[in-house]
Amino acid sequence: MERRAVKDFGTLRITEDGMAMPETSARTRIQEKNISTILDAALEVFSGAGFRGATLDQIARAASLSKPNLLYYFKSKEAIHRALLSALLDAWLAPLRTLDSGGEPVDEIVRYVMRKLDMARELPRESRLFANEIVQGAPHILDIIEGPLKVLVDEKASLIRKWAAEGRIAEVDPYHLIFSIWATTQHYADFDAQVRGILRPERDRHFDDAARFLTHLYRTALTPD
Amino acid sequence: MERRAVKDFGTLRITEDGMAMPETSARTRIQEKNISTILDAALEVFSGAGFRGATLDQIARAASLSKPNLLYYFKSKEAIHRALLSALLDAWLAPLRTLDSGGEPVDEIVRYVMRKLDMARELPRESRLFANEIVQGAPHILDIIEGPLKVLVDEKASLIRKWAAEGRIAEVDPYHLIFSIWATTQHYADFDAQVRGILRPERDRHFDDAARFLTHLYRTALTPD
DNA sequence: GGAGAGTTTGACCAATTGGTCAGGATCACG
DNA sequence: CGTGATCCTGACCAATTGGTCAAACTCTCC
Repeated sequence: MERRAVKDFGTLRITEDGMAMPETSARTRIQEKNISTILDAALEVFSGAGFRGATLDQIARAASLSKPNLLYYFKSKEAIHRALLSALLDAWLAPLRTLDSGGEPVDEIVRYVMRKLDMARELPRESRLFANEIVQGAPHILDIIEGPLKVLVDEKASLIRKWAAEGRIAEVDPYHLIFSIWATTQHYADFDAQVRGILRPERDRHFDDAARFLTHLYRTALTPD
Repeated sequence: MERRAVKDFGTLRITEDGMAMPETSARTRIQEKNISTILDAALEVFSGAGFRGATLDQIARAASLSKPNLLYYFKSKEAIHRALLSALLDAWLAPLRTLDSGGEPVDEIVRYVMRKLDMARELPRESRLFANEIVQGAPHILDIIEGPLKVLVDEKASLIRKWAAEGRIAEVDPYHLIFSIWATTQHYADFDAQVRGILRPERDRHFDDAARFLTHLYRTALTPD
């Protein structure tokens, strides 16, 4: 008779997977602010140290909140991580979704490469968050990879295959084409330390050279004949 | 008068950076065996969990040794990690070293791509060890990246630039060419979980398709005109 | 301005983790 | 076969870490 079913003191309704949810329909201004502050701090820390390497204290410090206060909004470290991943996954895959059957195929694919490269420059933390997760076997998002992500990639692979069959791009394996685009673009975010160590670029100067190189690489490889 | 300068009980001389070294010139058979057992176990664990994510207990279990026994051979977790990295770095960079001015440039580069792809298949743990390290900012090997690695890459970049100037390969930025080769090949080791989640290949079947794709990609992009 | 919902915190806890140490077991070799 | 060097272990420790909780503070809205 002592403890109730679940946490029901305080006000935040904590969903089964630990996500913070408002009791009533809408979030408080304070909730709004703190939750996004926490997620931003968590992105900073998780992307730089991986799930296991990150500590709640680091996240709390980065968010300028106390540790118990973090756990008022998210019921566990895992819940923060899960919330981050699912909040960012859609944005991360958006460019691939826009790959469309309208327009010149080679241009369309090169445009996709450029968008991915822009994201590596603008959102390196997001890239490294996923990189950390996947290098270590994707323990938290394997179901998404094998489910919705696979579906999306299968769909776009069909489109690319169709283009090739129509002779509008060269005959290439669509899956490995997509992998190579992910690899070459995200490399500039994920392996930033190495790239900068070797190039010693001023600011982000090297991204322009990368864009030129990748444009050449994919344009020559994809143009038919 | 109690404690001597450094650890001098036991027999192993521990070098300043914690590497296990034999007191006299040669290693015991037991040392030989245990040190390599430890390094192999450590490779398994570090590559799967990153430095911070790995624990001495996991490594000890993987090596079938007690934790204090690990620390008899290496003075700390960091020492094991450092020993691993430096033992593997040379092997990891060997393929790039063999890129030579003799032979047909395009073939030479494609051959390099194939060797790197083979390594991703044969030595995925080594690849992930470095991937983990670099994604997190390369805290333990930044000096190597900015030193010897940069020197090696600068040297090979000159060679590639010379080939381009002579019209024997297309005009491409040599640094970004090298980065793209690292990215596309190591992708199959580092992002193995994602690749397999999407392709669901039998065994390593997909590596053949990757080889075909990458050969096409680099051959068309590098062949002059 | 007061009552209840919502927010924050210091103190605390149990588990994990990297690392130590004294002593015992075992090996190599004269 | 004995003795010193080498190898191994159980017990232990201090620090870190994820997480709890009761109490206090603050905001909102009547």
